[in-house]
Amino acid sequence: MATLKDVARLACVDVSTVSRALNNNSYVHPDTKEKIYAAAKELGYHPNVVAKALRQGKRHTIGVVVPRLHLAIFSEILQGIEEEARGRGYATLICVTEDDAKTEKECLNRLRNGFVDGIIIAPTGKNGHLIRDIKASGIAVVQLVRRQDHSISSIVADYETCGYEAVTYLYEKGCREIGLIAGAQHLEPYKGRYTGYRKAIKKLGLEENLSECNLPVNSFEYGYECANQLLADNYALDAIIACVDIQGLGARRVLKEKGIGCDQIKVISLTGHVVGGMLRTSMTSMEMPANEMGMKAAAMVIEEIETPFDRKLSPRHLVFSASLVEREST
Amino acid sequence: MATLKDVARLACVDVSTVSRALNNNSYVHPDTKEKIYAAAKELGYHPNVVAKALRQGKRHTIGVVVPRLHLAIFSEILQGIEEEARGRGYATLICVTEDDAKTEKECLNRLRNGFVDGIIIAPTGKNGHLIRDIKASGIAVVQLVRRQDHSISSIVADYETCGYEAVTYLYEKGCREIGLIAGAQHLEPYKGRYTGYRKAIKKLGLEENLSECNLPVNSFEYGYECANQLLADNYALDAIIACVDIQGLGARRVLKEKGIGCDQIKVISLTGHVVGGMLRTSMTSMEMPANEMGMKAAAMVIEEIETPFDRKLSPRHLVFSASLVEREST
DNA sequence: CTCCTTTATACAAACGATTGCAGTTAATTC
DNA sequence: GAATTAACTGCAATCGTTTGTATAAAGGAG
Repeated sequence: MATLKDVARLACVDVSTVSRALNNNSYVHPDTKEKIYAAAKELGYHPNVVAKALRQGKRHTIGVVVPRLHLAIFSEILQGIEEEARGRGYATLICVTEDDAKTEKECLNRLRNGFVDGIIIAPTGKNGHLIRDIKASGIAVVQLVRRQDHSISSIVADYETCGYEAVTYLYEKGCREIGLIAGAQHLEPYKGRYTGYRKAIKKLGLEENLSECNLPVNSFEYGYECANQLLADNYALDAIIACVDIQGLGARRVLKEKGIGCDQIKVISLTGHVVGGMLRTSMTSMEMPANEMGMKAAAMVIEEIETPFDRKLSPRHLVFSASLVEREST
Repeated sequence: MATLKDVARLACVDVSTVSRALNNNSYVHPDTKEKIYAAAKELGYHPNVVAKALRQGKRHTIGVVVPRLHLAIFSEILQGIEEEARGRGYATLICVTEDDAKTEKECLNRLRNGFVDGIIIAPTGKNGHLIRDIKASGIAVVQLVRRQDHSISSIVADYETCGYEAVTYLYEKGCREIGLIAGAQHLEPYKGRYTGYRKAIKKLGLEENLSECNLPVNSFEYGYECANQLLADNYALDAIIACVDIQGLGARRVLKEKGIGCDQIKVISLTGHVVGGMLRTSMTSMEMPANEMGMKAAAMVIEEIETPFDRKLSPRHLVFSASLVEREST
């Protein structure tokens, strides 16, 4: 790899002149510039971003910490983040936590060590202190999908309304015994959905039907198990609300096995996404604008990075609303 | 951010001693070590990886360049890559090209500038020269899913067998007029599938039924349009092979609209993935071990990175085989 | 006691860029 | 013609590490 020094030697000037010529930020004689460009081209010179980052204290890189990519909305969000970041000259580093607090901690600790200027995180909810610490150390942080800490900027969807509207919609469809596949009720984003569900149920004068189990929340099996529970607990059940698509699919598997159709029990998922609609089993769902949320998150974290220290921004909280997309399952 | 210097000052020793103490790689008196650890802890010292990377010429980072994440096998592959890389102490940088040659070029040029030690790429097929250039400049490169250049290591699935087996399977199911949603026949990985299809058709003494159109290959619409073509071209059509799931879904939409069931025309996709099975519309597909392929790719690129210059590895080519998973669409 | 090895520390030079400062011309102004 | 300014270039410090070399004290062997 050719360095500035090599170019300088070939062009018979000082490295500082080469730097100025290539960055176009100070007086350099046109002839000299010409010579330098030629030398750089001949050597196939490419600036070393690591050296640049060290000197300037800016790595132009953001880190993204998510629980998973596959089978989840995060792959779409990540694509939005990457697109926006790249457009603004930032690189995107990805870390997958599997919703494991220890892995998350490990990832965050590595990111803080000069890896990135900013972090976008969908927190597990168990490293709040560490995240605040990192934020305090001067690294911009934005929470995504899950808001753990109000002192840190966030981008989320309106889960409560999401849950509320799902119930209302089912009610209008004639359902009166509406079950929720709950679980992780103390944690965002599940908490909000649960609250919305309760409010709507109460308002409409219905009874709550809840279920949870010990399996991993974000799984097909969780949906399968909980749906079975709901059916066992209430013979009159006529609708099931799943927090995420994959649970909904587990629930539908149960219905299918028992030969129960959509006319008897409807299923709705609270986290689908627009483009995913055509790919997934045709399930009614509340969809959030994942790509847009990702882009916005990147824009927000970069804005915080580039804001000078003297006028620190106060945390901002952006809430996107999900929209109901009706499909065959209801 | 506290630096080595700060720690050194507090512990009243030289920075070099601090470095050696923290890296445990030379003689440091136990008492001194104690003092240094205490000082580092007090200051909340974290080593600056950028400085370390500059000095050591190793960034411990790999770059991943893929056409897309959402609605594609790449999200699962990426998760495999990240897991393996993290386990080996490497960070993962992600770039999404949207299968656009210009974007790919831009990404590669940024990655080469000292960003990463190695690159895993599913190439668009249009920047072969640049990729060889990068490889020649000392950055390890591994091709993934699509093999463009035999002089560079690769990890792919056996697409030809994939296509061959799909035809054979359908034949055994009684199908005699088997259509292929083709397109991009000159490019891997489509090329291999096409070849496999042809070989099987020939061997079985059947006729080829091909279709292609001008839409983006990797889309629902492409599948929709081509399926319509196939139906128009051959009234006796009894099976459709799609290269990827999303095309298959487009094809199934057509059949659904026309009221044609699986008993009349079967549909099979040549790129599904194991875990995806339960999430997707229940479509028979050839599935590749995406997660495993990702992990292997990461392992391979890291191995190339860590191999000393004097004994350069010759390119290795790993081929995974896909397995047929039967579902409702056939 | 001398010589050699082991242990322990500091000094200083890298890595590859950027950038403040100073110095040298050449052009402009009075 | 002297003073001022603008245009251009080089010197050297700096970012935060690692690491080769020098130095010094301590311990062991002969």
